[in-house]
Amino acid sequence: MKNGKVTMSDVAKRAGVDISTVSRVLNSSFEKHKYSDKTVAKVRKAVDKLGYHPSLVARSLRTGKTMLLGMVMSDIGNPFFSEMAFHLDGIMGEYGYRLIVCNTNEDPERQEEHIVGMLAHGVDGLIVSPSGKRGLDRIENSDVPLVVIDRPLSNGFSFVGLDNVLAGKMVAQKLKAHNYRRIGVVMPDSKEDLTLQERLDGLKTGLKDEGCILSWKVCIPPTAVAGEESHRAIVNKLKKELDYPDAIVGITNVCTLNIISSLEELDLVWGESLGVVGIDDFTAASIVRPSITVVGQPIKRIAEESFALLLKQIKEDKKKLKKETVLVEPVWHCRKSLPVR
Amino acid sequence: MKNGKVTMSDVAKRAGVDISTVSRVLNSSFEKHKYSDKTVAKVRKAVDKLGYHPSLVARSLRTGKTMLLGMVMSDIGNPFFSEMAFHLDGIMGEYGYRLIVCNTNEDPERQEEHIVGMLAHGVDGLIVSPSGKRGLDRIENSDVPLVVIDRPLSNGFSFVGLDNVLAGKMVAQKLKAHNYRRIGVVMPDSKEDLTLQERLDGLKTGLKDEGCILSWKVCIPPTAVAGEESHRAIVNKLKKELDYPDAIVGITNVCTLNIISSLEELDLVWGESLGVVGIDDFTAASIVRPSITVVGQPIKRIAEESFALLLKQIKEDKKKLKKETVLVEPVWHCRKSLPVR
DNA sequence: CTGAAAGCGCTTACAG
DNA sequence: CTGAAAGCGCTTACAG
Repeated sequence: MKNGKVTMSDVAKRAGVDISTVSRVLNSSFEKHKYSDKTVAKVRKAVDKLGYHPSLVARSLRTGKTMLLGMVMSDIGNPFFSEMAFHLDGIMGEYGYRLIVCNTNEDPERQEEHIVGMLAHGVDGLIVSPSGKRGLDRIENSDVPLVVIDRPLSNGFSFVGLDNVLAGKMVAQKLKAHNYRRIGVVMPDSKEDLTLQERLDGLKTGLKDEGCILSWKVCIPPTAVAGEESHRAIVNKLKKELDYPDAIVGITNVCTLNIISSLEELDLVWGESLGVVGIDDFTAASIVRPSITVVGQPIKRIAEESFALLLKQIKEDKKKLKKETVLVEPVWHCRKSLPVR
Repeated sequence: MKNGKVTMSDVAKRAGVDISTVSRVLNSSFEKHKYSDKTVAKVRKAVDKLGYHPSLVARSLRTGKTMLLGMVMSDIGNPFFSEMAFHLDGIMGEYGYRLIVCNTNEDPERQEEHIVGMLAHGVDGLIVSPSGKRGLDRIENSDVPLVVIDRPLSNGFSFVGLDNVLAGKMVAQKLKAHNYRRIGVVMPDSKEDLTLQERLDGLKTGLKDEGCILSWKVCIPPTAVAGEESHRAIVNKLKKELDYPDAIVGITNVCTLNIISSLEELDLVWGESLGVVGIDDFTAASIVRPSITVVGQPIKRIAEESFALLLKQIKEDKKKLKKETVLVEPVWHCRKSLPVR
């Protein structure tokens, strides 16, 4: 009780019972221990009077569980991840888990540091949106449950993320349904990210099935944010083409952002003669006029599935249960940039 | 060593030394303990071979310090806070601290829960952007160092945030310098948030000093996001006025967002005959065309100052050191919506 | 230069 | 129905 910290033995002393009694009353371990109402009351009163809160670090040391689940995010500034964290936090809370998050900012070294840190702090499980695979092996060795989100890694970790092929197909179908035929696409120039390739593949085969054509494609640097260079590339392409496509598809939200800023620079209005549609939602999509139609990720679903997978691993504790992959269906956010023509 | 967890005594055994030796070698406590090179080498080798990582929960229990600093944010989806977390994370890392963040989503009850949780987990300090004062008393009672950011609370906690009066003044000065005279303002209708009042006060006195006039003011609901009702209010005001003001000021980023969407609805183009300027930056501000000029918060500065204040409290450990308030200067993001006329 | 021992604050068999 | 004791994995006086 010195220096403000009330401990369990302070409570025991005050209640005139053994410390183990306090512990059991507080944890309602009543299977084998039916304490008298009087004892329970004494303990509760002492707890209240003293304002006792158990030390989770002591408890963790004893039980080996911290009830802490870690989320290692690649980009805390991306609304996808912050919304994800928000939902995870809510869901986990119901199961008595607390979420702690850290941000690698797409830096693999930082990712490893943070993973090591989370492990050292004894998290009971980890959800990571990877930037490369550095540090992931640490988790494997430690036997701490792991689920990877957003970007699948070639190693077979449990994974939940968007069905990217389907997203591409859905875009193709919508394009056809709204009578767009000649399609342009903007995509990041990255071999690493299979996600992107899948989206493109889905789009291509979808387009073919629908009898549409991919009239051009421009690649932009795979940096996270909209940049001058990307901008240039698109503007140049647009200037060079004699006739514009019916619609332009952004493979990622950054691509779509670049598309609209390029169009603005050229004083082209989208949503009338020129359709725009993107994969992945973003804040500005609904703010910009005309607002942008996109297929997005069902973030809450992803959060739920991730937690479910993690919880299963925690409960089964045998690492023997095989890794699962959950692909979730994209959802349409139909706005103004792709009207029926 | 059973079940994958390598402990310090495993290392000691393998190195053939006492566990205390391992501890001291690892922590380089060499003031009084000059171990022989041979011993040090033995220990390090054992550590490597075994892949030992110290248990921070055990260490915390022993030392009473977790080296964990908590950030309780009111809105993880707000880029201001996520950027803040990003910078904090970086700065703290250099001092051996790890940041854990949680999100109250502007829910006071959740705020209290999260504060209790962070405290139970033994964080060494807390940075909170409050939604009301619920739970803050818990921190005070616990003697854990605290610094409040963003919104000052009437209780005298250490605080770092924007100099809001100055922000208002800076806007007034810029308006004058760019030859705008008749000014409209949009502001949230909230008595609670003194921040807002300060901004308005700064603007008003600034405007007076500069010989400009506040020609009208519209209040919108104090909800966090842009909404239909706010939109209506502004549109109606605009329709009713015979002649528009020279420029409209958004007191918060949400206000500014509402201003531009209202203007869009009325097919009014800002940045030409009608200036727009806001307090507080936001993502769309640079995406929308014409882009929006704002005075924003120097987020990194705020992160640095917050950490400095926290660290001081941690080091001095005497709660006797008085609460400090740090007000940081706003910074201009000059874009296209407020050209010189 | 190195070790033996106590203790941080809990939980949980084991006993009665 | 209740208690005494061991132990989770560390650090740190204390001793030598």
